[in-house]
Amino acid sequence: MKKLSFAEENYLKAVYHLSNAGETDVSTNSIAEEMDTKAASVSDMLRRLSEKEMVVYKKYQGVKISEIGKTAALQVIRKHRLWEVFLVEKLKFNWDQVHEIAEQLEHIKSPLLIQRLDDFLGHPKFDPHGDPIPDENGLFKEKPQVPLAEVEILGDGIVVAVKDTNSMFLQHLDRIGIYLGAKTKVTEKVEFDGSMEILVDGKNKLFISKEVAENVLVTH
Amino acid sequence: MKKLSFAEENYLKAVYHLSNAGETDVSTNSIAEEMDTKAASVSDMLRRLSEKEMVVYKKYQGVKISEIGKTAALQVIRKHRLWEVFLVEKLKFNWDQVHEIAEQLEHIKSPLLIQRLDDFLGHPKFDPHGDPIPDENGLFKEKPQVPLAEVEILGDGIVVAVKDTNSMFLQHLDRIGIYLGAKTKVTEKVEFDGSMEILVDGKNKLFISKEVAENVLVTH
DNA sequence: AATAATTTTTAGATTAATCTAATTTTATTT
DNA sequence: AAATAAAATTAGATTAATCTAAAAATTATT
Repeated sequence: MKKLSFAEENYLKAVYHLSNAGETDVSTNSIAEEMDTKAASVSDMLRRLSEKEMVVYKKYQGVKISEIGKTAALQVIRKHRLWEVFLVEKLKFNWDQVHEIAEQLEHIKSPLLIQRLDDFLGHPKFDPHGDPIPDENGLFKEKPQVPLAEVEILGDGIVVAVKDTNSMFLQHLDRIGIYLGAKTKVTEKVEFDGSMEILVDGKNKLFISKEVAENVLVTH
Repeated sequence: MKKLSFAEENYLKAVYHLSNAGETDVSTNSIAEEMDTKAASVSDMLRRLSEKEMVVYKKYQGVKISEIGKTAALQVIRKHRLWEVFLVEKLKFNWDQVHEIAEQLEHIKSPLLIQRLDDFLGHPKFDPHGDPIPDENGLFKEKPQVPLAEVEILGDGIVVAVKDTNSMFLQHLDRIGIYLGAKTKVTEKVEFDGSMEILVDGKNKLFISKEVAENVLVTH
């Protein structure tokens, strides 16, 4: 199994994510959109990834990620998330600043480096956005997580992840006082627009929009 | 000043080093040898670096690094050496294992990351091989350093750097008990083959070859 | 100073990754 | 089911980085 280029790793990651961890097939256009590139470039890359047996590709039928492709993608994801933990825990970055830097660091090739980094960080199981970190074999456990929007009235929860990780959204959460680990109770739900009132840590009353409620994930 | 590619950064670094920090002109062949590539590739790259005003290039006359080229090279060197400190101090790597990994990490682009890493490491002034770390402005101080081979008999010193940083050499030093910071006294010099006897830390008597004596640098 | 040797550059190919425009295949809608 | 729309692929270019082989410039040596 030869080394993958940065571009190949990025495409594989996109296929992995868009396919729900390899469950469903993925269309060329959806990859192009995700990666902000053109469909023609995607077709080309899929042909190459297919030659390397990283994906199973039938023309005009979309792709599925292969087993070795899944393993490769999970290792990149593992690296990305470990570096994010490093940036937040050790270098004092805010959780909304780490994604771009981790996008670069995830391509560094050195199994020993990642093993040592993992040791140094104390084998974290989740990244700063609550996403699980695969182990060396690609195994990980998801916390059962539900969008706040789907929690019934008076339901309790703990914020474990966010669905959308773009910077603006994360900054908004910081501003209103929602963070990973915060305890939530849904005190009112407005049918009409999907907004709701919640109590954070038993003391801060917040009104949140449908958009926020759908992108904040809690255990229940 | 546009962003440089990995390849461009590597060439710039080579020019910087081969020119003694920009003092002398550098030939195409010497760059090709240093970078393990062909002279034709070097000519090509020098043309491109020249267009970006990173070097001053006159055909058939070799190159000189420009001021902005020097600044760019020093930033890459700064990153390389800070990452080496991180790998040794925090991730418990041995000094002979860090070069290759730092060759990758030095190309990560994020000024904030490097600032934070520098803070995290406590603003180190020297890397694990004793080489000075330039600051954000490219400024650094060399320790006055002399090869052991040039120390007069009975002369004292402290090991501050090594000239050759290849893995085999560093492992040899580990094996015989020479490390950065070790105190040395030259107890005997053999004219005939350049070998010498030294006392390390006042207690370990060592015979070292000319090759070792020329590549271990001490302050005196 | 002419010739030989060395160094450097250019010319022409190749590979990876990308693009636009054209074509082909599949899906949708009268 | 034929026509239209949408999606995906191919064809042909482009750019960066590399190579080999040939040509040109510089340096060294009779």
